[in-house]
Amino acid sequence: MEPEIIKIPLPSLFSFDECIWFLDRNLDDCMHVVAGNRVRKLLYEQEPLLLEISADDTYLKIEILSGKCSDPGFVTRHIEEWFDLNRNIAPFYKLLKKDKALTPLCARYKGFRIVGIPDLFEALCWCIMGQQINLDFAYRIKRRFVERYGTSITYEGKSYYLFPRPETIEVLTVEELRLLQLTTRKAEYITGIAREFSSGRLSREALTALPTEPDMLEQLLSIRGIGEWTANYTLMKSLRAMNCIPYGDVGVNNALFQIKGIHQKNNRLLVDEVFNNFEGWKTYLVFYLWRSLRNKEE
DNA sequence: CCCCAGGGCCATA
DNA sequence: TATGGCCATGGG
Repeated sequence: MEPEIIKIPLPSLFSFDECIWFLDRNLDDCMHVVAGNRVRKLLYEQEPLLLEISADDTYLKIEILSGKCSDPGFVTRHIEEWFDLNRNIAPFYKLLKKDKALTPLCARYKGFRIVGIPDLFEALCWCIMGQQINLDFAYRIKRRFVERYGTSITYEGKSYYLFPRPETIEVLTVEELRLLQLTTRKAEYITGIAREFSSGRLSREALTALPTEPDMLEQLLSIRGIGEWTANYTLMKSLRAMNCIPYGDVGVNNALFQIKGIHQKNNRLLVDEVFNNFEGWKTYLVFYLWRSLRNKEE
């Protein structure tokens, strides 16, 4: 008899409320549904599994609402990966506390961890979709894309989606994708990336086999449509590279201006001056800076 | 009407 | 290597 509920003990310095905050943010993300302090997400194992995730003081609780789970370990590993549970972030807090201006982030966002995008293809497509447009619009395009080309199940009258597979996307024409209000360029980028996957030239395995983060960055940058921002963002969210800085990012620049008074745009030296003290945790600093931008809403 | 938004490509010098 | 035009749409 397969267990219907999986429990994962919570690590210290982990806040499920921060996960929920991140997943909910008033943005219409089609890849999960948040209701109160629970989140539902469709995961593909041997068949689509609808998960409902909640937490108490000691455990993360994963309930399988729909689908037959043949390997609970697969689900556990996926959730650990999604919420970055297998990481001791205490050293990061130690570094934050060495910087007076950044110290308040420790208490303000205690236990905030980077919610990942384990699917590499999804991460890359999402970056392309979001390039240079406002987030609301980007999420609208993603929803159209996923609802049109992704597999879904219905549970209690509501639909839940898996992100489309490269094999589905590579055969699409630019005109079809233009209907979703992707630009011609972005449509080309996305089908091109889909072809990289289905041809086997690009995969999570191939990328993680490379020895260093700069090697992975270089590999991604060689693909049309993937620039510095997209490559770094993807390495952070999907492969959990720990020393990425998406130079030129508007949010990072704004946060560094608010917190440290750095106002020069595209000034790598001043940005590096802050980040050089965060060796091994640069990626986390980026997400804490982004997190700080949303403070006004609360 | 203008500027910007979680960019990137391409041409030009 | 640096800079500017371009893409396309929505919101302030």
